[in-house]
Amino acid sequence: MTASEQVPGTRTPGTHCDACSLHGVCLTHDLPEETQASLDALLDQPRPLKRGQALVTQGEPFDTLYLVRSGSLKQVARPLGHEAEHVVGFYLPGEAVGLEAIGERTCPASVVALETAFVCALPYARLRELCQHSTTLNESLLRHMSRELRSEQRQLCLLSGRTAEQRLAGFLLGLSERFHQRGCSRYRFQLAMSRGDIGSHLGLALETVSRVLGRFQRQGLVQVANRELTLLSLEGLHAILEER
Amino acid sequence: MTASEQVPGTRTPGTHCDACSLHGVCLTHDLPEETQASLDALLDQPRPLKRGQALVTQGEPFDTLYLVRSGSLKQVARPLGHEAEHVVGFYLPGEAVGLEAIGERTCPASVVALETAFVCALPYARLRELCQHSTTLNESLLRHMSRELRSEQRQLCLLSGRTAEQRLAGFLLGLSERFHQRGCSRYRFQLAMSRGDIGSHLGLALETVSRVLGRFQRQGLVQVANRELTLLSLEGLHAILEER
DNA sequence: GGACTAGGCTGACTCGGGTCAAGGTTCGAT
DNA sequence: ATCGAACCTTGACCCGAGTCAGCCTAGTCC
Repeated sequence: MTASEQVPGTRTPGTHCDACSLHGVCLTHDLPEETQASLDALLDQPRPLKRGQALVTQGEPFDTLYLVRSGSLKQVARPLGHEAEHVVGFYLPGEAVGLEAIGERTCPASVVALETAFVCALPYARLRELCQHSTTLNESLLRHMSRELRSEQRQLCLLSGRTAEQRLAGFLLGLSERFHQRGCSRYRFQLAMSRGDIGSHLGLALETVSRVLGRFQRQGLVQVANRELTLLSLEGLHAILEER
Repeated sequence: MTASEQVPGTRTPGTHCDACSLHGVCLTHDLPEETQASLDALLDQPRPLKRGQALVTQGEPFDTLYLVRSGSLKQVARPLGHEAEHVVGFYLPGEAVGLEAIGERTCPASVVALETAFVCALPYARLRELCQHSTTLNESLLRHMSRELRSEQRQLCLLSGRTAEQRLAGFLLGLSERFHQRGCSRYRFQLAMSRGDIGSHLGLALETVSRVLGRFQRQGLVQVANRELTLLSLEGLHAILEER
């Protein structure tokens, strides 16, 4: 996919938050005009990333958050003393990269672009200053983190004691919901990540991901053509998720 | 165990933060004296909970955070349309309950005492007010959330594609570290949770937990007597965790 | 003290999903 | 158009861990 077709937020670099189509989901949403403007001044030109390019690297010191403007990225951790990588999660437009690094001031995982992407850099020290002057921004940041925490917990539930089919159904439904919140179709979207990425994220072998997707297709639940995915029956997927 | 033997923080109700032994790990750590005092005024008498008693119930509206003073609790989610419960995590003294509820203003999971416990209630609306006047408190809250986010991500890595032995080794080492941070022994502590709770948390059947603990014991890695656990070889457990 | 209950241990059996291996497809680079 | 690399699919095999069942132990309530 080209990001501009699939995903809102792709604008010529240099434009301002109030003109960004991600207004509804982004951290910068719903701020008083003045704060909005200060925040805007903080954000430079959205920075372009090519597919495979790292935005942050595991272990490096943390000093800036990023807001995804367009495209998508994956967070990849290499647990110490382990050569296998684990895909912790995926970032879509409007999501904030780096929240988990604030506490320790070093990045626990790398973040890599899955396709051409634009991100807005938000120096953390200056964000904090701004937060002092804007309760709303502060609150927005807390809410963002809280929601992320919650979604990680949901992910934990999904991994724990669920079958491959349930995990994949849950994953697809989650993606669908996230795309929907961003104004894209809930039924049809591109998978920017490989089968291997999905597998790693769900604790499955990539072969299993492939097989289960095939099974879902045969059951008429989805339609897959390469990375283009169409969900034919949300109810069917929900039923699988809640089975047993 | 009785909480007062194992875990610091158990004090007669009514005492103040600056006298609490959890000073080093709690949200209230490291604040300027004035903020400390205001926060202190917010916290009533620590509230007692009996084993099995719910502190918060899934679905109820969120309005207050809790700081664990002594004892331990578990967070239990019942994913919609699923009768099986999932233990999302455990809370030890100094940890904050409810951070994941801030964003949506409703509690995504129940929190239940594993043993007699005391918690300090912290009305969220008033905490926010305080945050407006104290950058340090604000920062502390953000850092707390960020760390929790990070630890959830670590948990995700632990669940994804790891064997039962690796999961349990990781779990025990994590607990050990947390107890250590709280001034307890890193080598010997009580498991306040049942085998079933551990299993649910790690995505394992309780029988598997039991078997693996037995195996660890036979290998001389740990010593288990009921719920009293002694770690005999941290290196051995680390080796298992990093295997492969 | 006795009985009831929750929690824990162990064995036997089964099966989901991992691993290995062998093609097939897509896409970008030359 | 051709080549190569990365990615995907499918099959065969096997093992780790779930399930079921039985029994044991500790703690609690009469």
